[in-house]
Amino acid sequence: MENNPRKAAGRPRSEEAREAILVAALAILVREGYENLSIEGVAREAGTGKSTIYRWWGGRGDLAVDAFFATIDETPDLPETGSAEEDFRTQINGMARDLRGPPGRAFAALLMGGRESPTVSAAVRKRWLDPRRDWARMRMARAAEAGELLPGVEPRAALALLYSPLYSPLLFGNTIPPAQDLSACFDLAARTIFRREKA
Amino acid sequence: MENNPRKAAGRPRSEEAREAILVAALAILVREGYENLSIEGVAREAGTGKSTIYRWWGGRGDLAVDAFFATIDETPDLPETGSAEEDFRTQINGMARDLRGPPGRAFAALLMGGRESPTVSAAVRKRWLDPRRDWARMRMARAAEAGELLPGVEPRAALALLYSPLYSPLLFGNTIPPAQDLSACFDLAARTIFRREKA
DNA sequence: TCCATACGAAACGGTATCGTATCGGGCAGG
DNA sequence: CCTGCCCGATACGATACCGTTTCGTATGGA
Repeated sequence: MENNPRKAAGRPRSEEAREAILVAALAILVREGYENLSIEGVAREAGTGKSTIYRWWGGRGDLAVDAFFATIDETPDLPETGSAEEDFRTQINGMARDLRGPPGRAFAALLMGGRESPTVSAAVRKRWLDPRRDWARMRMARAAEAGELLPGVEPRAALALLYSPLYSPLLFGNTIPPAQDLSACFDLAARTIFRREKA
Repeated sequence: MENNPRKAAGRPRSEEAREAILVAALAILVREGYENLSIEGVAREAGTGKSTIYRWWGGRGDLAVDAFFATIDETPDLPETGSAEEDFRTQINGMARDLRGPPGRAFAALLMGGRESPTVSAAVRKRWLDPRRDWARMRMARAAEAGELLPGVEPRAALALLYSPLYSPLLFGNTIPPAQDLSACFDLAARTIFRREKA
């Protein structure tokens, strides 16, 4: 339904305008938060008309979601080595890399937006949370089967413990923790979750 | 400066109005988020005039902060038994109890508000985060001195690991995890942080 | 009883954004 | 060259709040 070539007649859509709009929306999202993201503001900053935005997007929710995911690799690397611990470490580090700095603030702004727009909330869930969470659950289940977990470790709790330190700083306006802090947390958590080969 | 008795002359402030305003503000905060908290809306729902709100509060930031903390014990119990692990467990469970359900959504809404109002952000930091974090750091430092920590545990990382699972669900619109899930996380984390006496 | 003050209600002008409509001009496919 | 769609610009009425002010009433201490 997108990019339908048979509909070609008349002036084609301006790629320049599309990009300018997404860039401006992302900048405002980072700079001023979801609350202050308005169609008029984006049009102003992008140097386009409002009509162009309304023609292609449904509203600021749509726009915010598109602007954020335009900067994100939608099919994240879900690694698959022999070691569950290594897989989780590289995946979490990858997420941290994606979200560190401005993208993290855009992400936080988007989550705030999700609090007033079910559409935004659903989009974030579907395009960010679900794929990563599904992978994590599956990977953790296979680790359990393979006997990679220490005895008495509940997969749910283990996942919460691994991922929470990554997300929680966003709540308080901070950005994603520096790699070294995150590593220290991960190591600490991993030590109580994964069985390790003797050195 | 507050509740100054020498200033008494004329009609006293209506306690009813004050409470109705705080209740309405909290309800709107929980129900519709910080974005949709407006002075006019609060006045409407509380059945008061706008002037009464503007007379006693500076704006919606002030009001939101007051409304939230009116439901919260400002001097939380910072326990002090012999065991650091037990102290952290009871403190975290206490925070979870305070924030579970509607108060948690109000808290999340307030954090969102902090993203656009430095005043709100500062108030949350000062009245919530700082006292608890200061206590936690001190308690952790003493635990380290007392040899209660396992070797190689960095206090910073340990604190992040203990507290993050409590906060992070708020980001995705959920509420504080149920006590049992939280307990599982805590136990898992504690196992890699605290030295335990042999059973 | 007096009077300072708080109360709710209402109205004020001002600002910001909404979503729609209209306009003249531009740009390709057919 | 022409037709259809896109472009930016601008204007529109509508809506929601803002923060202030005014008004008549209520209240309780001195």
